[in-house]
Amino acid sequence: MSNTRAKLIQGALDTLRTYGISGTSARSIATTAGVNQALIFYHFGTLDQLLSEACRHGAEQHVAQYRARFTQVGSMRELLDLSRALHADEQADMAVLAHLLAGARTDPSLAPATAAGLGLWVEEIEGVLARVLADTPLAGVVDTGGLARAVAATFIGLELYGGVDGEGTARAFDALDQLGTLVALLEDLGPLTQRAVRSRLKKAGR
Amino acid sequence: MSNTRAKLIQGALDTLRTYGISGTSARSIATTAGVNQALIFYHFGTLDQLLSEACRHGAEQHVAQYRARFTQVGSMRELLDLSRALHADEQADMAVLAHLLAGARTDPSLAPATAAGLGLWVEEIEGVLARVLADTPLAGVVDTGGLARAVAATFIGLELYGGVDGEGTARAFDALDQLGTLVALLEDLGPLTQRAVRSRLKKAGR
DNA sequence: GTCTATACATGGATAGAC
DNA sequence: GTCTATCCATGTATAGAC
Repeated sequence: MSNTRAKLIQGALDTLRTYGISGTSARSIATTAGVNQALIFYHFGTLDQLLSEACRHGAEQHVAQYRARFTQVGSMRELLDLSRALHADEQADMAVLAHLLAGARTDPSLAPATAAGLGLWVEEIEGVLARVLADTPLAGVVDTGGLARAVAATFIGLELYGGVDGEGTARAFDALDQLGTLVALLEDLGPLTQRAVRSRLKKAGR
Repeated sequence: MSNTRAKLIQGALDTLRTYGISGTSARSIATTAGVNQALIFYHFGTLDQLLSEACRHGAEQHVAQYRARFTQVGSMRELLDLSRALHADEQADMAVLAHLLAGARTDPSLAPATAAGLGLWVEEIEGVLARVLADTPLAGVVDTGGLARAVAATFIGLELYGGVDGEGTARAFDALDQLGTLVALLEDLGPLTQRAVRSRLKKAGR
C-alpha cells in the first residue's frame, strides 16, 4: 500500500479523535498527515471515502490488537479490567466511531462503514459475554448479541461524555465496576441456587 | 420572551436532532425556524450562544416534562418502562445532547451548556436509582451518582447508534431489559438473603 | 426588530504543471 | 504521484436600509 494512503488514513483517524467530526476537513486531515490536501482526492476520490476507509481500517487494526486480550478474559472481573484498559488507551478507536456516528446523520454514506466498524467490536464483545455469562443463570436468558451492542453503545456515550466531564466519566466507570461485581457474584453460586435464580429470571423475563 | 427567539431556539433543537452537528449551521437553523438568518446574530450574538441556550432550554423543558413520571417510578421494572418511553419519544432531548457533545470537541464553548443539560438528566436519573435501589443489597455499595452518569451515557450512545442500525439498537434495549430483570429480582429477596448478598458485594467490591 | 446585501473565511473538489 | 493555483459552494458575521 502506498505510503501516502497510509499517512492519510492515520491522519484521518487522528484528526477525528482530536478535533471531532466538526473539526475534520480535507485540509485539517492533510495538515495532520503532513501531506498535500489535493492528494486526498487523488487517492480516495471524496472525503467520505477516506473517512469510510479509515473507519474500517482503524476498527480492524484495533480489534486485532485487542483480540488476544479478549480471548483471555474468563471472568466478569477480567472483562471489567479490559474495559478500563480500552478506555484508557489514547489510541482507542471508540472516539473515532462516536464522531463518525454523529457525522453519519448528515452524510448517510458514512453509515455503512461506521456500522461495520462498530460491528467488529460488537462481535468481539459478544464472544466474551457468551463465555463469561455461560456459568451464570443469565445464560440462555439474556441475548448476548443485544447486550454486546448495549455495551458498545455505553462505550460510545462515555467517550463523548468524557470530552465535557472527565471526572463524571471516571465515576461512571467506577459505578459500572460495582454493578459488574453483582454479576460476578453469580459466577460463584452453587448449582442449586443457580437453578433457582435462573427459573425466577425466566419467569420474570419479558 | 420574543417570538423570534423562541422560534430560533426550537429551530436549533429540531435541526440538531434531524441533521446532526455537522448539518447544523446558522442558515439551516434559520430555514427550519422560518426566520431570517441575520436574526440569529441580532438575538444571540454568535451561533455558539444560540446552541448553548437551546441546549439549556431543551433540557429544562424535557426534564420538567418527564419529572412527574420519574417521581412515580418505584421499581426497576417501572424504570425500564420509562427508559423505553424516553427513547421512543421523537422529541426527546438525548439526541440533541449527543450531537452537542460531539460538537464540543471543536468548539469548547459548547461544553458548559452541554454538561449542564446532561446534568439535569443525571440528577433525575440519580434520584430514581437511589429510590429503586434502596430496597436492594446494592444500596450503599454502588455510587448512584456514578451509575446515573453511566445510564445517561448509555442513552447517548444508543441514540447515535440508532442512526446507523435501528434493529441493533432495539436488540440492545431488549437485552438491557433482561439485565434489569436481574436487578429487579434483588428487590424480592428476603431480609436474610439481602444481608448475605450485601456482605459478599462489599467484600468483593473494589 | 427585521430585511437585503455583502464581506470574508473555510471547505470540497478540480485543472494542469512538474 | 505530487504540487500550486484556483473554482465555487457554504458558513459566520456585519452594515445599513426599512
